[in-house]
Amino acid sequence: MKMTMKEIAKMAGVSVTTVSLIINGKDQSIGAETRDRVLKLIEETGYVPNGIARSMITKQTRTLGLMIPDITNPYFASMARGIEDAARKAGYHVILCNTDENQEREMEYLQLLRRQNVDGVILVSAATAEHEEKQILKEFKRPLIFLDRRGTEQTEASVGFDNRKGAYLAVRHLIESGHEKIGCITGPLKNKSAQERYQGYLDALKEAKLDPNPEWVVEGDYQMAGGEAGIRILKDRGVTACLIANDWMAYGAYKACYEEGIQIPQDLSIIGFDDLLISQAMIPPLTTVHQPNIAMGEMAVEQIVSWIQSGKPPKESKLFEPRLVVRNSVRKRKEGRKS
Amino acid sequence: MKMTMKEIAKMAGVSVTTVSLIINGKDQSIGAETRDRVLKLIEETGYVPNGIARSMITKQTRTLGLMIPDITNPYFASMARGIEDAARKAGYHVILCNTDENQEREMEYLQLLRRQNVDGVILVSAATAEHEEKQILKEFKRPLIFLDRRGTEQTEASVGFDNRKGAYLAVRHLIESGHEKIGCITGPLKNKSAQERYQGYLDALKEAKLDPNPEWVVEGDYQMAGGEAGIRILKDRGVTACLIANDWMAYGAYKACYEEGIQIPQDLSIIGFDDLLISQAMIPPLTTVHQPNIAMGEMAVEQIVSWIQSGKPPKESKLFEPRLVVRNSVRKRKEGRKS
DNA sequence: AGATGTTAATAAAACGTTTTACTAAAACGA
DNA sequence: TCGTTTTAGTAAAACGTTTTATTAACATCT
Repeated sequence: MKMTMKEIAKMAGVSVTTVSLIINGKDQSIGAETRDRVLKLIEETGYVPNGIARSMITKQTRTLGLMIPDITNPYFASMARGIEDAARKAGYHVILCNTDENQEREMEYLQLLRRQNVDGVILVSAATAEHEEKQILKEFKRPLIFLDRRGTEQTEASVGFDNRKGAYLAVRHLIESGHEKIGCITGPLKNKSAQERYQGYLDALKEAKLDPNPEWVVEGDYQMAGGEAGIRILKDRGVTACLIANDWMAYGAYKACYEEGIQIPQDLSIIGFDDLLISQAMIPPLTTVHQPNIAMGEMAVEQIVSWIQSGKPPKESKLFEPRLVVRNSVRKRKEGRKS
Repeated sequence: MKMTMKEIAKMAGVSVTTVSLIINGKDQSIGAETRDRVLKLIEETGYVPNGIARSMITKQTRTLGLMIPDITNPYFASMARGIEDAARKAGYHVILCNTDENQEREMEYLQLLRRQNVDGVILVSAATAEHEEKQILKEFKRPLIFLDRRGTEQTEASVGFDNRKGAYLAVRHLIESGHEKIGCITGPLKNKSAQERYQGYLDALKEAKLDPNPEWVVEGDYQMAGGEAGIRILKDRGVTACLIANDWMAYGAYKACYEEGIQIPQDLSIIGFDDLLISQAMIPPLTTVHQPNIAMGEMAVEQIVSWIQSGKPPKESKLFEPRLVVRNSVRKRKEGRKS
């Protein structure tokens, strides 16, 4: 039988108020023996307070919504991990929502989360255009922060990553290693982070006075398949090195290279982006740009919790810095020029 | 201002009952014009019913708890994905709990999930011993099904995988490819699935009348680090092939091989277990045993939902069958004998 | 002895729904 | 026309807590 506070109260011969007070540690004015009696009863009966009923009156659920494209992608999984950990520590738990970048599903979920009265949501939504974001914010009247997304205005709460600089760093490394014919497999360019990374690629080229060659860039999809396809397109166009806009696609690229008999890095240098865990295990280990996803997830929680508790959105959005991780997928060419 | 049913009712000049009836589609006895008026009002005000209040009275939250060791591990991530998808389709949503195989955390989360009144939980808990499972089941008085876990009794609800057969298949493949000195990097042996996989390894050896050599087996941890360490231990012990008890460790093994200058499969054949997505992209592509994690997750949801809705636990636990996926990490030796 | 303060506890309202049982009015059948 | 059924709707209880205001009993101070 499911215990309720009323039952406990009756058994202990006290009022529900008393039980409630004890459970919530507002003991000051409760006699020691009464408290002990009630506590023992709770212990014995295995009573657990009904969070639903509590939420009803406290107006908070201690629940966070987490919307990401696909938990199966290690990139998002690591963010999710950082988020779940930080949330737990802050006394919150997390509802997981996979959106597949699907706008419609995103909206449905937002609505669900509203019905469920989550205290706030963390949204990783690479695909949404700026005006859609505004729309979301307007529609969803609770704390919501964008993760993996650069803030667009002062008012927008978000934690992001300096993608442009990251890509710049990567391509500069390629150039310093003596490459001049540098290709790029981008992310889906409707996506802001993909644009930024592409910009960084261009930045580095420009700095080195290398002419960008449109033949050398192909738009990918941030999936393994995109990397694979990209390599097959690029393979006969003479590039000696390639920036691949995320590690996940880079894995696809490795696969294509293997199948096409292209040796990394002897025949083709590859540099990735994200530094997923497995990148260390690839053969050869993938040189890539490190993005601290777990920390970013934690930061997102910090921001949303502060928003929830203070009632005020964080005044500034957070931007994380890239760091190049050099491993073995980039070949140093003899004629390398120093910058 | 947050809308409530009462407000809507007042605006429409009807009772809350009427509004409730309309929202829940129990319209039969509501006049068309009244309904339209109310519906319009709901639309205009952006009113969303309060799920908490509803749960209060319906006694169900349409929420599932999902407890897994670590979402960062693609093995669990794919299960989670299958689960979330199936749950959504069935009208449920999912609270994500990472346990890190930590017994204590597991218990805390179970308690939290009880407080939150989840309708059921799916538990992927490789580490728990059998009596602990019993304990959990007893303590947690709601529908709960074990995933990635073979049923131990008729009464236990679970969906699992035939690990033993899978490992057997893998090792038989090694033997058929001409290997006789076959090593094994197992999972953590306190863990049932690890034991089963190890047994399968032994089975195949026995069938081929090959003497098991304890020098050739090392206990791993199902993490990349374990695979790495395993290879370093095994490398000078003369094995020509190695079963690695999961792909995740196999990646670590690849890393170690690269660092030690061991060529796969020329110097050492490797066969994995799980068939994670990235295994296709490894160089060389990893031969492995396919485990249909997404389908298993879906099945788990099917079972729990049926339990929730019928009030009866599923009568039989489900066992999924292994399938060998041959790629390029196993070398065919000339002197190969056919079985 | 009366006023004041402190301690230990409680009754009742509130949260926002769903559901049950009920009713008033209109329509129908004979 | 009267009785019956159907239609359109409602009042009120219930769900399990938290919180506010209140009280009764007792101790302390002057």
